[in-house]
Amino acid sequence: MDEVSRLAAVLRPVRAGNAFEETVERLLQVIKLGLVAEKLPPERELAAQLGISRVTLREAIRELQDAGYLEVRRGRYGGAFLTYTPPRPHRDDLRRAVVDMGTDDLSDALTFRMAVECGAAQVLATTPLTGERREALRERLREVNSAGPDDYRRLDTAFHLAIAELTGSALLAGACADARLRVADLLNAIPVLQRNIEHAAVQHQAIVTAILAGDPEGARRAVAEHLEGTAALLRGFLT
Amino acid sequence: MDEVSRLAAVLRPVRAGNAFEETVERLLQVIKLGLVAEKLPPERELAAQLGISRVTLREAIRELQDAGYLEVRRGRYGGAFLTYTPPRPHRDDLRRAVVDMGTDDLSDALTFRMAVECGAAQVLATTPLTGERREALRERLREVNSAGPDDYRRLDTAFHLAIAELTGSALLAGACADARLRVADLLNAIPVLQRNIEHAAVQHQAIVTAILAGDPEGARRAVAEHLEGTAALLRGFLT
DNA sequence: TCCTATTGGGCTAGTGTCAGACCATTGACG
DNA sequence: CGTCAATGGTCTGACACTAGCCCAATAGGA
Repeated sequence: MDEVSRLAAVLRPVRAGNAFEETVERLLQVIKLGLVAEKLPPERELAAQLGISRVTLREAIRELQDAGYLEVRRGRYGGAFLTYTPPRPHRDDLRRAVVDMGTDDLSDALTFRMAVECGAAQVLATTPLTGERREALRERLREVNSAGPDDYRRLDTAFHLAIAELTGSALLAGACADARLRVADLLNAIPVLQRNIEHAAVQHQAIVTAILAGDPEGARRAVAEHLEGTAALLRGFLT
Repeated sequence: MDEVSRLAAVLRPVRAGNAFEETVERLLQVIKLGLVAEKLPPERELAAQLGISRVTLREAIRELQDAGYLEVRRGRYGGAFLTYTPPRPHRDDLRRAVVDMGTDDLSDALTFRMAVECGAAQVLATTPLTGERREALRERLREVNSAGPDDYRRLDTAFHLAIAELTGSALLAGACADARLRVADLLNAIPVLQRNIEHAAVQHQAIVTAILAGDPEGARRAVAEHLEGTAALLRGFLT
């Protein structure tokens, strides 16, 4: 913990990679997390949102098209349509995903996720919520509870991100999205069992209850317990 | 909370600005936070750490030199020496800083900071700590407690960042550094009063005690209370 | 007193990225 | 059955950024 190590957190790379690579990564995450249902927004619009030129965006889309994630159609009512359906995980997919990621990165990501999601829940429980926002949270809960195995990951993600977004902090929402994205491949490799869904439903309910009751301690603890289950499972593969 | 708003957290700009601007920002933060004592690392080394070319780095350094933050000397044992001494805040500096930042950004930054710092403390309290790490945390506490008004902000920052860094998560450390940086200008505009230092010392002690005791609830609450004081002061200027 | 390692200063050729304009295609709708 | 608006496809000129190289200055040590 000398001067050098303290600097490491700030003197990190200014940019993660070139614009093209980062764009591919982003789009892949949007697709894998199921944040878009049918097709991507029009190129001009998407490029503006991502703060890049259309040329760069198109290179990224081309890459994803070649990789089989998208099918691009021209003309009015055209666009980049999703052709990706999350594969049913096989045995050993999870082990491979964990190994691919690397021990340090996995540990880092899990720690980060635990911190930001617990923090978000705590903050949200401290915030006075309008009736509209309370209802939005309940609605996300209902959705994930009524999800079938195919939709489960997507709606689970939406539920967790909703907590961060309802705090009204774009930075916090971004951090939670980032954390989730970093473990997305791992989560997708975990088979969705009915038993797990039911267990998660109880925990989700506890989180919402604590938040709506304005109980930051309870909200924090409920999220921690919820995430610890997954984290322990994944860490088990590190041995 | 429809599809569009859920996308907003992920479909944000891929890069914040051009490399030059981001670099100036980073260096300014390193300087203002007092993370380097005397001079910046050599250009070649620094450029590598920041992941940019020397040309771009030099433009940024040039900018900071013109603004009076640095003095660059050539030759062996040369380098970019710091000439910045944090100004004693005047009345109305704080109000101006708050207004400059804007209501939404301030609220966003404060929320973000609350979430990530509480999350980091909670995680650290959950982690089994080696004797070395426990000692490092105590050492940071001692340093900030023995700080004079001139060194206080710098050592206070070091203390808070140490909590995140000790979790071992680079992502979390980065997020906390980012959060701190976003409110740095505001904190620097708050006069450092002996009374406040003493009050903060009690809270810092409570944070460390809870972490070392392995009490995530207590650590989280102690950090929340500590940050709430500053946050309330700043929010007060929003009227 | 000179040598040399270390550091900033500067140049160039090549690549990445951008803004903006214009073209090509498509499907709904009058 | 033609029109037209929305969308992807392509091109160009400009600028940002990079890697790599060599020069210039400086201070300590032989």
